[in-house]
Amino acid sequence: MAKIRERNRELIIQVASEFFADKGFAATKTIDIANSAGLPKANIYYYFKTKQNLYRSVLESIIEPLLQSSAPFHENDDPATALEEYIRAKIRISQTHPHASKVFASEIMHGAPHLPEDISAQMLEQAQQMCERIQSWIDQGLMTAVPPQHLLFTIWASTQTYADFDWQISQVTGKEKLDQDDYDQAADLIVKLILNGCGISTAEEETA
Amino acid sequence: MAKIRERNRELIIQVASEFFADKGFAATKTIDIANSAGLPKANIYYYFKTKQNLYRSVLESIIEPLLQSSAPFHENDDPATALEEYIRAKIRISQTHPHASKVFASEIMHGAPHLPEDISAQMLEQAQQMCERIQSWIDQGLMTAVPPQHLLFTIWASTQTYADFDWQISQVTGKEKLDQDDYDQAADLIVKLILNGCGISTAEEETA
DNA sequence: GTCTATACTAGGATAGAC
DNA sequence: GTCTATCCTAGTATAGAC
Repeated sequence: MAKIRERNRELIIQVASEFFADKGFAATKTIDIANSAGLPKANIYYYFKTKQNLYRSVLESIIEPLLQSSAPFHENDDPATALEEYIRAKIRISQTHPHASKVFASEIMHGAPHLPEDISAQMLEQAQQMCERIQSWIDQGLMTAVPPQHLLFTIWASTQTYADFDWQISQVTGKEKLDQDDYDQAADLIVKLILNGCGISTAEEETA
Repeated sequence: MAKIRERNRELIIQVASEFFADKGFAATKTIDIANSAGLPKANIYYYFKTKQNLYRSVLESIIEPLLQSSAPFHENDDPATALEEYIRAKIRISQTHPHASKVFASEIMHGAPHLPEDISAQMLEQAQQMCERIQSWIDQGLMTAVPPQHLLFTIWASTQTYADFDWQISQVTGKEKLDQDDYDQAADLIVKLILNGCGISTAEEETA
C-alpha cells in the first residue's frame, strides 16, 4: 500500500529537518535520523536513495510557504497594508517552520550549493518583483524614498532571525521557547520600524 | 624562531576561516586548508593539534571585535548617537570580517556547540547591559518605549545579514561584491529605521 | 621545524536474506 | 516492502624520516 510509503516519507522528512537544522548537512548522520524515526538505516536509503536527496526534500518543504509569503505584495495596493502583512507572514513562517527555516538559512549562508537552479531563479524573480512594487509606491508618493533592496534585506533578516538564531534569543530572553506574545511583540516592533521609516505609519504606531 | 610559528598560525587561521565560512565545520577538509595555505596537512595538526582547535581559534578571532562594538553604548549619553554608532560598527564588522562573522553566525545557529562557556557568558552579560541602557533611556524619556531585547535582535539581524547572507545579497543586487557605497546605504537605512522607530531621528533622516 | 607515508575510524551506501 | 550484515571511501590524525 502506497500509504505506508507516504507516511514513512513524511516522518523521515520531519525528523531529518530537525537534525539538519540542528547540526547542518555534513554533520548529520543518517543513522541518527533513522534511529530517531524508529526505522532501520537502510529504510532511509530505500525511500530517498541518497542523503542529499533527503536533504533536498527537506529544503523543498519550506519553498512553498516562502513563495506564498509575498502574496500581500500583489493583493494590496497600499504599502502600509502590504508591508505589514508581509512582515507578519514572515514572522509566522519563523514560528511555524523553525527547522526548515533554519535549514534554508544555512543553505543560503553557504552559497546555496544544493538549491535547485529553478527554485533560486524563482525566488530571485520574486524578490525583483517586490523591489519594483516598492519602487512604484515611492514613485507614486505613497511612501518615502528608501532603497527597496536594502529594505527587503532588513525585513528578511529581522523576521528570520527568530528562527535562525533562536539559541541567542533564548539566551537573552531567558526563555527556552518563545510564546505567542513574544512573536507578536517582535512583529509589532518590526512593523513599526519599517512603516515609520517609510513614512507610512498608521496612527497607532505612535505609542509611548 | 618563534616568528615562523606565529606567521604560519596566522596564515592557517586566515585560510581556515574562509573554508569554515564557506562550507561549515563538518564539511571542511583539513587537506583543503593545507593545500590552500601552501603547507602540508601534517603542519595543520602540528600547529593546532585537532581540527576543532583550529576552528575554535577562528571563532575566537571574531570575539574581540564583537565585544568591542558595543563601546558606543558606554561612551555616549544620548541614544541617537549611541545607536547610530553601534549600528555603523556592526556593519563595519560584517564588511571587514565577513568570514569570521559567518563562522560565528553558523556557530550560533547550531546552538553554539563549540563556543567556550566563558565567552558566551560574556556576550550574554553585554547584551543584558545594552538592554538596561536602552531601558534607562526610555525611562528618562529620551526615546519612545520599545522592547529593548527585540530592538537588539533587529539591529543584530539587519547588520549581520550583509555578512551572513552575502550570496542572497549578491543575487538580488546583481553585484559579486558590495562596495563602500552599498555598505553606507545599508547603514544609512538601518540607522534611519531604528532612530525613526525610537522617536529620536535627528532631522536629516527625513529625506525624500 | 617540515613533510611523506600510513594507521584508523566513521559513516554513506548496498547486497541479499526474509 | 523490511531489515541485517557488510563493503568501501573519505577524512582525521600520527609516526617517523629528513
